[in-house]
Amino acid sequence: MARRLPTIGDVARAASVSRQTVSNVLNSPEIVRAQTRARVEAAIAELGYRPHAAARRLRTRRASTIAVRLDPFVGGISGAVLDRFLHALTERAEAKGLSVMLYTATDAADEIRQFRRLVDGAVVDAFVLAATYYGDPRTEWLIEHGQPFVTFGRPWGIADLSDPLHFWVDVDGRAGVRDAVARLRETGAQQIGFLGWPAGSGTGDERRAGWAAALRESGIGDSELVRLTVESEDGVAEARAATRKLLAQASDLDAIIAASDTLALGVLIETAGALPVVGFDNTPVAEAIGFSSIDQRVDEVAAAALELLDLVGHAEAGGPGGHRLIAPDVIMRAQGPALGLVG
Amino acid sequence: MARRLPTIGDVARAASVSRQTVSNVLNSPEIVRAQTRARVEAAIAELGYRPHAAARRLRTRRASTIAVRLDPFVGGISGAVLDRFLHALTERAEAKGLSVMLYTATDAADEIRQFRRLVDGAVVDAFVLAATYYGDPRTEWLIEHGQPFVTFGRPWGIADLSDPLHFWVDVDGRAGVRDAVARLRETGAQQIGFLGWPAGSGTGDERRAGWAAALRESGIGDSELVRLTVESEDGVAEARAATRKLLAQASDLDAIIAASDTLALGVLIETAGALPVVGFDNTPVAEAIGFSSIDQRVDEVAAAALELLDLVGHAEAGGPGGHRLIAPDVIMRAQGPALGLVG
DNA sequence: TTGCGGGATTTGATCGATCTAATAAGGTAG
DNA sequence: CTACCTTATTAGATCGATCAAATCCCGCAA
Repeated sequence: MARRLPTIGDVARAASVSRQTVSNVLNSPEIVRAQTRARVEAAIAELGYRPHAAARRLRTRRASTIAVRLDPFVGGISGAVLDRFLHALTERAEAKGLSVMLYTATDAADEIRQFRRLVDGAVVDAFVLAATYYGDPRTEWLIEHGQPFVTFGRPWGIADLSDPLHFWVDVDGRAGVRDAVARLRETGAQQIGFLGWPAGSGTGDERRAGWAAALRESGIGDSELVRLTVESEDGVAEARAATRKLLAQASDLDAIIAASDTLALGVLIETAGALPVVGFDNTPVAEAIGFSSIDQRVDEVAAAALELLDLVGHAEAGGPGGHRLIAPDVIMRAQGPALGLVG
Repeated sequence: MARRLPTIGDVARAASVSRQTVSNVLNSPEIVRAQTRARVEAAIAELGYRPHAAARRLRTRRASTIAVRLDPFVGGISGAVLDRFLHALTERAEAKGLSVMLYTATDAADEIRQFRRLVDGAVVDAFVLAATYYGDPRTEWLIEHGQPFVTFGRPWGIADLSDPLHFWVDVDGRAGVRDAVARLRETGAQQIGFLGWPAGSGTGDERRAGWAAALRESGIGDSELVRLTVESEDGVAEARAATRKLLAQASDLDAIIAASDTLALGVLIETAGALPVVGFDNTPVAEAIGFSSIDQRVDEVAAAALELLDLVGHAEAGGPGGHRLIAPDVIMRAQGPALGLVG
């Protein structure tokens, strides 16, 4: 049955102290005499007392809740990344006494409408946005209204990545791909190609830059770089076509790095698994089929995002903008004969 | 800046009425005289007033929030289903003025600990569980403590599926697979095999039963059914091995239905795309690669779950237990030469 | 003994809404 | 014209916590 929950008053009575002392035991234990504290804690345990969240929120004017948008078009194979991020975020938030609340939106304007609903209703007191773009009205609105937020993804297009008003966490795709090149070379590969997204997406450009940098370091010239890469939209069919093109212009490839697992899957199918492939995002598909991929380490991203949220309130006064760049993990998988596609 | 939010008192003053009248306009508009109501509504709009969620929750003792567990092992390709369900649920909940809050747990005992935290703190007032099993301690705890909940998935193993205390929604896998057989036959297929999970999982058994029923209806005998089906754990490699076995004992197959997209992918790879395959869950992988699959219609599931939650409170008094069985959608895709795997 | 400092604890007000009960206004029947 | 009912509105209490300020208690110096 939905029994009456014990209140702080019940605990106070049971421990023969005032309500405020019970409150202190919960919120600033160090100012309560050890003996008193023990008695109160015993009473709390015995009654199974837990503070009423709404009452606390009302009084402290803090919701201790962060809002995360659940994307409608999680579509594509890489949707799983956001999923894992969300799980990590929820887990870390729980440990900090925070709750994670979801909302959805159809577009930026609708999302701002949701901001208003959540902010005006004092439902949440911070936001985590999963992707932002140049002149994003959402971040502008949040900044203008003094709402704390962190983005997963750099504020692409903003001149100053250290803008003190913009807190972000991102994965260092450049470093990840560079590492992947190194790992492939350890396995004996010499000519390593890159299948990327059309230029213009910040994320994709970074990944390609990592590959290019690694190759340049070993003395490969610019014209050669052009020969070893092609672009493709993020679809399996498109990736297969692009792979054909790439192999036509560079038949000497030993391995291919792709900007996403979707593209990697296309390569894998087109080459019938004959060429080692490294994808990006380490999605369940990469795991299921068994090809290498670069893992975003969403757990670290989530932890960093929450740390930054702690800062938002305090560091506001012109301090250095907070941001973190997380190095991803290259997961190498033996894609050899065991799981090679059938001829 | 974080300006002071207007309160119900501010609105009352602006409209020259009492706080209670403003409250009535919001909660039972019909009892307020039209003229007064208009004046209050104008004041609300002008001030941009929105009720403070925590204050309302404190007073009404309703959190208007439902908790959903975010699974750690969303792993596997089919994780996307829960993801889509969650999105649909959030969207529908918003429309009803409800919020969706996430929590995580490592096992059933830990999950019950979370129940306690969320219930005792009056953080949420209903739960949605994604999967239950026989003698599930979680549902027992929730029932015992009078907490409203709905499960996505039948209470497998419970004798009485109409148990008035257990509200559930599920997808009719049996009907879905039966439909898939019909659709495959429309395309000319005659011998249709089934690659299922090992017997014992309620969901998997239902799916196989749908296939078996469809075949029996067209006069196929039991021994023939045995020849046309094999079992496999839910992995691509396992599915490939099982496919080899299936083809060995039934070389005359025209098409294969699999209990999941993961299994379907295994079939597809092993047969190099030569055989039409129908998976289950219509995951992004099925869409990306382009093979047929059975869609769970999570949007309908989410809508039904919320409807049932409305009932939980009222129908409690020995009425008929609420549940809904949603018919899935067979999504046929031309997997033909265009996307067939390369030989 | 008195006064004072400071840690420990208590008291009363408050956050912003809704609930309950009381009041005011308007209409009808006796 | 009064009594009585209905509808519309208001006043005050309340939900369960924390904040701000007051009080208590103890030891120690004057």
